[in-house]
Amino acid sequence: MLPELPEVETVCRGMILAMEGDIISSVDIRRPNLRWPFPVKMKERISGAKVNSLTRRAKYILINLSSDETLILHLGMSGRILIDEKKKSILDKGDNVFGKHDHVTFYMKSGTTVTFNDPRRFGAIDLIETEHCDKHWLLSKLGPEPLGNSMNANYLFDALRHKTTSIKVALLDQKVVSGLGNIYVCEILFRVGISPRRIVKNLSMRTVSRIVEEIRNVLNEAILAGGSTLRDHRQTNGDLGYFQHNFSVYNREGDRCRKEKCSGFVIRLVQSGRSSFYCSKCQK
DNA sequence: CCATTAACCTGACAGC
DNA sequence: TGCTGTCAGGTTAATG
Repeated sequence: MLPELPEVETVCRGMILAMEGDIISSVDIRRPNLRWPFPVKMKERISGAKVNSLTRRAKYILINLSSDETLILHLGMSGRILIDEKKKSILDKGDNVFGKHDHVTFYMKSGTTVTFNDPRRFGAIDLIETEHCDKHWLLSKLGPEPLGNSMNANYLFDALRHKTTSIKVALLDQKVVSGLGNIYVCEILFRVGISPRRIVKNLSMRTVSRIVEEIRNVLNEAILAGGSTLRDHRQTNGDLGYFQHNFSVYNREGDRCRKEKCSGFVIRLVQSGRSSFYCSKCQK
């Protein structure tokens, strides 16, 4: 399970089933930090609180607690949420069921365990007064949600009109649009039929409209695919989510272009240290 | 302002 | 088998 927006959305839906309305009876914290140190007295501040609601902002998971604080989770590059009802009973017998990278476990009153697993530890956990959540340093500079109403052709055209960066880099910039990652930006540009190298200030309103349209299409399709694998919350495990079999260009360097009647091949180029995959024949 | 690079980490995989 | 090098879905900080 690797976290771009559709995957985070799917994880959120699983976590809602596992946590919303329930009480966090206890928390195990098995290391002092992920990307940054965990919030001070995290265990004490969370334990006993009820999960009032659970939402997503860009790639952040926001858990609103009855204590008027909100737990902010980010999965980084390799974070997963493992939800398991069986662990509790095994644990009661004294066996350790937790793996090397199971860093934090929330024990729900219902008996469900929710574990944050993250091998690379680029993930993050923070806790802030719900009232000030929008002003949190990780959230305050985020651009609009790509699936929200404020993300439209007029907004994006304005956001891009003075920039000299490439469209690939601009769409990955979380201040322009929040929540897009490397895979889906490659897929979006393939569908629009433009090169990842195109300089954004030269794009026509027509092209920007197409980009907005395909952002919506690609993300919605991926969320739908993820949702269909989410039969019940126990499915929020390592196999949930990623939809690689459907990629048109991502990770297909050297392979034939999948656009109808196109005889091109997928090539890879590096932009700002990230791989871009595209067809040089049908993406101009 | 913009663009690129390094950094944070571990694991998977290719090639020798 | 094991070593080495490369690469990875994200984001920030530093540098040019």
